[in-house]
Amino acid sequence: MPGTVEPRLSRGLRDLLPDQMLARQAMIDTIRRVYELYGFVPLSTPAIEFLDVLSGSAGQEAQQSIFRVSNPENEALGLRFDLTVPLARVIAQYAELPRPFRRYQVSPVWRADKPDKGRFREFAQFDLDSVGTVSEIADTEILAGMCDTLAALNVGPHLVRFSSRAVLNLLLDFASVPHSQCVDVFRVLDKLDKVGLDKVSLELMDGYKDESGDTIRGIGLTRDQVDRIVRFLNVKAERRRDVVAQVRELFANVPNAPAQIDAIQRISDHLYALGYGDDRVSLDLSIARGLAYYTGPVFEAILLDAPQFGSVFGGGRYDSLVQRFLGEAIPAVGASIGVDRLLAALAHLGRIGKQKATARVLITNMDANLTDDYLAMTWELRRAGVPTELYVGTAKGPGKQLRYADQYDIPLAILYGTNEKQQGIVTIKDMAVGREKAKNVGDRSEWLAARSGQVSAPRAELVATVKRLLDELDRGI
RNA sequence: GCCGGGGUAGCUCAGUUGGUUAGAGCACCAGAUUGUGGAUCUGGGGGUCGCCGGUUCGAAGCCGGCCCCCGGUACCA
Repeated sequence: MPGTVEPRLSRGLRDLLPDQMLARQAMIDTIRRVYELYGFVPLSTPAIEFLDVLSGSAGQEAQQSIFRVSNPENEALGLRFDLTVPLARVIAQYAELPRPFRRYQVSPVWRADKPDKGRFREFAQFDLDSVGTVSEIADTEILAGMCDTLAALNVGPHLVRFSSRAVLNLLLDFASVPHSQCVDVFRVLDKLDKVGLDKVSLELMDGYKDESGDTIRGIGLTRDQVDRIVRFLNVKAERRRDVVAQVRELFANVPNAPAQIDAIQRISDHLYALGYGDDRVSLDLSIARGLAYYTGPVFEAILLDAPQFGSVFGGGRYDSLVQRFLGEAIPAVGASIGVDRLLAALAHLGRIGKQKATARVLITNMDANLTDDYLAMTWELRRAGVPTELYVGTAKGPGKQLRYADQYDIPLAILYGTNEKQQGIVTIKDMAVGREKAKNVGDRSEWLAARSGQVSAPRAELVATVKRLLDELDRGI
């Protein structure tokens, strides 16, 4: 039809329909409860920041994935690509905030990257950070918070791992690699999970040609340097304390090694003491994380049944990010949960709730003369705290209206016509009973006559009866 | 960004040497059934055949360019 606009979205952007929003809100509520249990406080910052505020910490390539924004004043603006940089700005801008400042923030961020599985151009992150403390207790509680959050979300088998940029910097000394190459080396190490040790070794040296004929450029280390890196990568153990012992031995002759290794050992010991054993948090020193600004411990979590979605929860210590704004270094540590990536992974695994409606009761509208009764019943239930929808569509009979309740998975429907009114009762229908019964009924009249799952209650006892039935449904009776 | 595959109804797809008015299943809407959801039957709405240009009497199908999607790869602060 000419003159109409095609409804569509730019790539990487999505609508979240009600069933998706309900699952998402449930997830966010759960995460918030854990973060608040830990005593973190909420923060909100604008989606739009000055470009120099955003891009200072990132490399040149990074700027390409920033969405630019225009305003009437023609200022250089962009959409935030994470929540950490705005946090650093807030810390620098509000000197009066008591420190440590321990905040959580759930907000959308934007990256103009190529969309991929579980990867969008607009997506929400849910961050928690402690700013203004060098204490390893802060690192410990971020890791513990990650464990508790994932457990509360019921995501299935998962693994929280941590490592240390400080220890990886020791590795550079151990392998005689100049620190100027740290970004390249860590970037390649970050692929270990994905491509394996052999390809990582090749890429650290002269590169290779992969199956598709693509050339992977190497970073030019020598065989001897790579051998030493591989010895480090082979430091592996089920138990964190064994990993610590092994790396201590390997780095026996590296200057400053004992202090850095002591630091990760203390975090590990705190976790042991709190009951976060080797089954919940592992120490995997090969984890580098892509971000350049990490300075100490780094963390990440993956879902064991959906590893292709990558890290769903990641973070680390970044002791110099605020320096850019303030001139003064303020230590900080935090982690970020990828709400949308995690939701995509859980949807893939069939682990998200299937709730479609908020209403638990639908009052059907069968007789225009009884409108006042329907209104009264609706508000009685609402005032009693029962989420209730009054059918406001045009369908006359109950058939279409019950179908509506069925489509939205509203568990109870109220039927009230002149029959009920004369008898002073209401009919309350349990939708699930009929749905179950329909599987074994072939004949329609039989199906209709069954009046499945219906009970009558005195009109005066509507609220009490509905509450009792919902309670029974919730308890699976 | 690079390599490969693809784009026809809301979804999954069929549609050959280029030839009437482009189809099916599912989904949706209505009726059979005006006080009862499912199944069944009948009917209905819905298409710029990804976009632009070219070849041709004639293009969903051929040619060129572009866009987008999927898989792999690279990047991911």
